[in-house]
Amino acid sequence: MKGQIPRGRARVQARLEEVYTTLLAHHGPQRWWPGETPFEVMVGAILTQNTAWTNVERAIAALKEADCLAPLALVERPPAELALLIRPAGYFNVKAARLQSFCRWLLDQGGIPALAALPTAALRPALLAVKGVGPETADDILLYALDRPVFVIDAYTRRLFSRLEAVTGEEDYEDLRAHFEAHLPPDAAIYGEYHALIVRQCKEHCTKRGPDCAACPLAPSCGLPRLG
DNA sequence: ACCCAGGGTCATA
DNA sequence: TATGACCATGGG
Repeated sequence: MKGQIPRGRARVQARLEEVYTTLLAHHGPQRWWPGETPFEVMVGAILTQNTAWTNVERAIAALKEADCLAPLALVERPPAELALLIRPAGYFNVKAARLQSFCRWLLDQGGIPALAALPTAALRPALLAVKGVGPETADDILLYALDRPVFVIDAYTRRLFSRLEAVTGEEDYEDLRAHFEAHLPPDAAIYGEYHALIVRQCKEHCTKRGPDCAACPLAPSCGLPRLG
């Protein structure tokens, strides 16, 4: 056992909570998701797919300006017009179709209040069945719009924890999600803060261009040699 | 000019 | 199951 990385359940739990505590202390509460209503959060989750949030903000502002930030208004707007409105968010033709397929599903379900009555175990597969809603988008919606204790996995999560040598980063999405959820208390408020902190941390330190470890709060416990 | 960004779908082997 | 092409804008 000498030299082995401890992989016991208690050790993993302690490690994940240590990282959370450290990030929270260093960056402060992030108060995600940016958005005034649950529906706006859902729209943002689709628009931010592989896209910088600043571009999403413009698209959402344009939707508001056009009185188009509502399920019915979105499905009734001609796809070409909708694409024009959300143009700054990129992939506008694809995302226009995705917003509309999602809103059709939402209306068919009976709106957000009806979703609130469904258990996560039923809701998640239903979301994943919507064209344009993949695992991360579904989990963004479940966590940040519907307050469900679902841990969101994204490229930042893989990058940070692989750098901490807690995961390889190549794991299947569901395997990673299960891993985090199995070692953290099922608390939506904590999951929401954690994911936001991971994003903040990666933007400031674990960048893709090159890690900036100079003032990284995790540097002392990071598995890799300090860079920068 | 190139790389990156809070992914997902579809075709192909 | 696992790659690759494709979608497209805006900032560094």
